Amino acid sequence: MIYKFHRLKDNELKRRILMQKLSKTPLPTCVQCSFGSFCLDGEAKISTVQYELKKKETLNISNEKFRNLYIVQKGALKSYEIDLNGNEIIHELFFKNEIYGYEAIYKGSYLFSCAALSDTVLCKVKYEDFLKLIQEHPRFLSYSFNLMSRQLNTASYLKYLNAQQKVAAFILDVFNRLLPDKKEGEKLLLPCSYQQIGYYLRLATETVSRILSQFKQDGHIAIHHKQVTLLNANALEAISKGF
Amino acid sequence: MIYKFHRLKDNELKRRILMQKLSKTPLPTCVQCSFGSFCLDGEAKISTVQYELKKKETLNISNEKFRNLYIVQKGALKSYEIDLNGNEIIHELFFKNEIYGYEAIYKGSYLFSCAALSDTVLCKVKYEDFLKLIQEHPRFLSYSFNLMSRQLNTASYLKYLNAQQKVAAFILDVFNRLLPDKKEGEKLLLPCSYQQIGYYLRLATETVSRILSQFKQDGHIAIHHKQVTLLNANALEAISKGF
DNA sequence: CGGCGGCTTGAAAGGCATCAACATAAGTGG
DNA sequence: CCACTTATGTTGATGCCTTTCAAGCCGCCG
Repeated sequence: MIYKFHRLKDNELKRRILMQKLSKTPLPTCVQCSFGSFCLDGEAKISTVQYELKKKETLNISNEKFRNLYIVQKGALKSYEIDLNGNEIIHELFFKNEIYGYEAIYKGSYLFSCAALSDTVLCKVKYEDFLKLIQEHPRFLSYSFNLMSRQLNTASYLKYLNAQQKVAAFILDVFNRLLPDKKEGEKLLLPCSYQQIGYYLRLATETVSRILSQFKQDGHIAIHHKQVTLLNANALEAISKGF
Repeated sequence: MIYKFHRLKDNELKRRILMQKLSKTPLPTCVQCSFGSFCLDGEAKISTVQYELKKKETLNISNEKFRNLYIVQKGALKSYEIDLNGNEIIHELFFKNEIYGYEAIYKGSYLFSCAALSDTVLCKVKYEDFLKLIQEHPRFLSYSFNLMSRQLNTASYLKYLNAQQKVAAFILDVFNRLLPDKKEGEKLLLPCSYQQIGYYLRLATETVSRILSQFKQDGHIAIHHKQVTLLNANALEAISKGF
């Protein structure tokens, strides 16, 4: 049995809460959620709250004390800050089944704000409950380490690649994370604008545009509005590795 | 009781093994080790092996299957690779009490090689034993998440800072990680050459030299050979944040 | 239909890398 | 312990990659 609580006037999020109280019929997002098999599983008495964030809505938890992890069940999140010069820095993107909050464990507080790149459903889990869940489900322990380990590798390429390599790596990364099964020939709607991609990759919008145009011209991708079709994953792979 | 095994002819490391068989008197490095309180604690039957790596010696585990975590008990490690153009990329540095191997969990194999920046003592722990240790010591669970969370934040500044900011952040980072208690006025021997710093920060050796010279000239640090004295941490902090 | 945000393309500026030459330190062997 | 060799650090000149600035285009939404 799962326990779902909500506060009608949630000061932290002030968002519509999807979950009905003490529901015994799991929501679709729970069934699909990679944590569902743990949450829905008999023993653990975990209180979770689901939130819906509309596109561009924010989770204002910057500087707040760390207490919860947020599982992305649908949509996409960015964690970001505005630096002293007023420029936006996107620190990380979080897609379906990825968890926001690990970075805050160490510091004890959330350092950055979060915003939804598209309509997004989040599941808030208390960190202490998360730990409890792990105690009760040994295989959840290694699953969690896997996720965290994955995040250690995510976007490490931003540290050492040049503009062209970054964009190639980004395209491949997005395809891998959003469509883990299929690859070549697959269509994908870019999760954010070129400007946002630039903030993430630390490139000017113009640079992102120029490079994507070139990839299109070279036949590595097809791109129309934000619909990207991966035509030649190997070529992008090669580019991202420096030929 | 702790169980310490070793294979006299270790094909993986071929290094001198410090640990005597089934020792009941813990080694000095174990007593100081941040994991000592768990390892040395009664119940857990953990097999660990200690290795000594001389400066510049490598842990050749690139492409090997992931099985072990390595706790740095003394010295410093770098994980690195040589890219297609023959340039070295340092992915991460690991100092005392930090753990090498988390990144490999997700991939199932070690992607990079490791080398000692100075004479280093490592403690090898089987991942499965590590998980077992966590099951038996609940407080070890949150401790491990803390370490991993810390690593998520480590060196994230390499993604978005310019040369001057990177060097300032690096100096502060090294002081924080090697001398967590004291700060200003403290001396520290840089753990590696300017070239290595450059490989890590993705800057040319010349750039590192120029910027450090400038910091010295501005009175933010004193530096002689590789002895760095932190004179004005606030100034460096400000520089790293872009004034 | 008009306005606005997002994308595109060109020209100029700037930051950092590269190349080169030299200085100094560290390591090696006699 | 010295002489030699090699590695590491310093400083200046030049060039390239990416940013910045500017202007125009396109698609979307009210």
